[in-house]
Amino acid sequence: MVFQKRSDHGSCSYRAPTMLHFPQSAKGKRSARKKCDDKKSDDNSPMFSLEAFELLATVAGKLLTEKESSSSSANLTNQPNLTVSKDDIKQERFDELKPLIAESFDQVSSNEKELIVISSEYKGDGPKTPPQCEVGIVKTEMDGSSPEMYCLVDRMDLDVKPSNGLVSSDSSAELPLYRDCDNPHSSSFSKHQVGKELAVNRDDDENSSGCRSIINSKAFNRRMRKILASKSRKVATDQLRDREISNTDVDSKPVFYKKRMFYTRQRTQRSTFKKRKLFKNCSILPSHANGCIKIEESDLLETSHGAKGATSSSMTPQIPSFESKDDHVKLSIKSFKVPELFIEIPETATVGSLKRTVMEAVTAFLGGGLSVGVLLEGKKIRDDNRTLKQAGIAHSGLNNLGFTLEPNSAPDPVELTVQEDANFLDSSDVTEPLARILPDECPLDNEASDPNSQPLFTSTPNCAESDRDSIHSPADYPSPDSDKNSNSRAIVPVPPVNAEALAVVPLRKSRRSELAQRRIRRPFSVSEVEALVQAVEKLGTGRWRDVKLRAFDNAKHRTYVDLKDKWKTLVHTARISPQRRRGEPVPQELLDRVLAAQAYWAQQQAKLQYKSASGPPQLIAQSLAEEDI
DNA sequence: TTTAGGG
DNA sequence: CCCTAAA
Repeated sequence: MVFQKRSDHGSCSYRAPTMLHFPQSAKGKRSARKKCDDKKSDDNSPMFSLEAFELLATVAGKLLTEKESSSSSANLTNQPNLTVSKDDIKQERFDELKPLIAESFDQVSSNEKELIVISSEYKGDGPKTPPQCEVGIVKTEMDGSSPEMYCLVDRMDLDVKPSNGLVSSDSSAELPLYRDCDNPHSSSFSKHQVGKELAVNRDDDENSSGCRSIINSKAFNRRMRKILASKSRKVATDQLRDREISNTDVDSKPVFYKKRMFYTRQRTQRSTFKKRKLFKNCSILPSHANGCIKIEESDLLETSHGAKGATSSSMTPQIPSFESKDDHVKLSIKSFKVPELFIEIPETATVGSLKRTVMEAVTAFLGGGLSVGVLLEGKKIRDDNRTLKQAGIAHSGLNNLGFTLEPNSAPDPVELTVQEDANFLDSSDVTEPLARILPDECPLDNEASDPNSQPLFTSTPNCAESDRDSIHSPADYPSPDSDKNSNSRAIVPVPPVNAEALAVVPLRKSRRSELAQRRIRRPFSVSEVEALVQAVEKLGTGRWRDVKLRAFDNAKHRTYVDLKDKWKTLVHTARISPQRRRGEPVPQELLDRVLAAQAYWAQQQAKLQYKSASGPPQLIAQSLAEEDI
């Protein structure tokens, strides 16, 4: 199954290979599906089996189950199981079943302003040939103006294992979400389109290019339940258990605990790159479809441009761009590509839990901070110091310009302010020379500073950045090791938990949202470092509040803790070899001063301790005076 | 709140 | 940067 998420800002794809497990059937192996632009070589083989369709119906049933159990806990019984059997399918043309299933989906989510989409591609030539099927959940706004919030795509690239309920898809069969490139309607869902889409569905079915149908009518719901007889006891059992648990507070508590663990793990994974590397390429597969969620973050660059092929070609954002008459480059970013998330979840988990899992994964991922990568003709532009012109963006590259969102694990935040000019790319060019030109006493962030209040700084106010970047940081960090970054993966094991229990975790805003949002990373500029060094030289290493007041009083985003931390890293940076340093290079001269100041104040502290421990108190001042030459 | 350190 | 024990 391929789960893909789209939003206005980006799109993720989620794969859940263990949800389905179909061995090879007599019909032969279905290879990975083709992409939409791959029409030439369309074969006419069925895209999925009847059993796969049964699974689809099961999903529909679970969706319905979830909705109903959450909305009417009192009505615990006689809920029809929306499971369609093989026989059912044989009886029914898919065209008839499709609206039924769609209706059930819609029934599930209509109250939540979600639009359920079932689309199909008839790649076979017979009406009974099960079409390739997509099941989509599209979350719409109230007014339906901004659809495509969610999309769950089910590539029924499946074979059959009738014996048990475990089914698995070919994990490699990852496919673009919207292959219906030639169907302009499909890119925008709204309730208004429902009828039309449905109406043209038949015709489009004959079109191998694929189509999308949106069914909104509720008239079939009752019939759906009738037809989709309760073949699968499993669903019924799950359903029953879901409800029981949902009414049992005791059972839900462990879930909360485990959820917390999930978040904890997320945070750990997010902030500890070393740990993440340990998990790299490591798959924690759920033992018998029970146990963990694996989230794989990979650079989409690799996915869409690398050797692995254009798995997400259809997701590539269109970036209408043009050159204006002046030397400014104007471009609008329609959407970002975001790294891929990889999720595994037990087959017994409910769709609801899957939704939450995905949401949590995305939330955690986004909360971890994202960087922006700039792609030009598929190649990543790593040199942030190049101008747009130098990079070739200003001219021919406009049509081939792309942006990606990447994990922020590596210190190469390429935060773009792609607005009206290219100054953001020059920020580092500006900052550094500026810092050198300015006198030592140059204070930072002092647009509103009063020189009198900062006796240390005697001249040249306003030398460097300030809070002007409260939103945008200067993109002045090269990305020396973004390769690591691009391959970074996060695996988030989750303690084994009953899927049923997981499913009844109350809908709740992500725990992350309750926690304070992590502040955005704002690398210290050279001039800031200089100011810090300056202040520490004067005040010492134990008076961070004073340092803050003196040198960063106008930089609201720099707390004294930040300054202390920065000093710590500066000392570390100064002690390691230049080759190991990352980020915007700090002038060696500054680093030397860091070491000198650090040594000096460490000595002072040692002497102070020595004096206070041994010498008479009244001698301290004297001895300090002696040393304070 | 500020320091000091580990995470 | 975050989190927090201590001061």
